[in-house]
Amino acid sequence: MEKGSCCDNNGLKKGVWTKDEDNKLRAYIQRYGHWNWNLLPKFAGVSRSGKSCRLRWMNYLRPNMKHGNFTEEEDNVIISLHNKIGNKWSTIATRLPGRSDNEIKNRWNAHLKKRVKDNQTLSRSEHIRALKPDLINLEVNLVKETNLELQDQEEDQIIYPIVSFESSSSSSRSFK
DNA sequence: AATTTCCGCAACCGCATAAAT
DNA sequence: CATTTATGCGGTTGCGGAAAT
Repeated sequence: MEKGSCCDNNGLKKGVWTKDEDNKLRAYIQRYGHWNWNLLPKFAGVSRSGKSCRLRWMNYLRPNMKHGNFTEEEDNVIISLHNKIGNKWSTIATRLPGRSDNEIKNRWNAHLKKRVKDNQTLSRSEHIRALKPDLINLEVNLVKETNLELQDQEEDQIIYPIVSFESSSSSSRSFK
């Protein structure tokens, strides 16, 4: 049998999706759409729960999905938004075309959380100095935009995120 | 070269909310 | 309105490959 294959107590397959399952699911949804996730696997010829199918589609099979290789800009968007709204992964995902909430959550937990934590002793001005100049405008605009959309805050209450760059000098972060 | 530990990622689970009956 | 069923979300797990020992 294939590695990682396993069934739940209803005999439905669990674990990693095979190429064949992907093809069946993709082919079905591209032709008929997803009108009912519970019934869909039967019609698509996939022995999975509807929930599993939905997840697979949303995270991986949907058109135009990117995978891996987050750009500095994407990381900054995640950090900025997370700083502002917390673990609202699906909301954050709406700002990153081609990225699923799941992937963003993974990115945060595996990489960005630690990076931000390591820099939490930086003051706001130190944070601003730590930003690469060409990214400051992008960053500030994004944060302003987000603050406006989400809850109409006064500009001086905007919380600026803390972002580090591997290539930047450490001189600005040696004391607090 | 063999074994263990680490880590990224895909997928699962439980719960909350929405929609249907 | 109450109950059931479907969907969406976020926390968490565990597999498998990479790195370390």
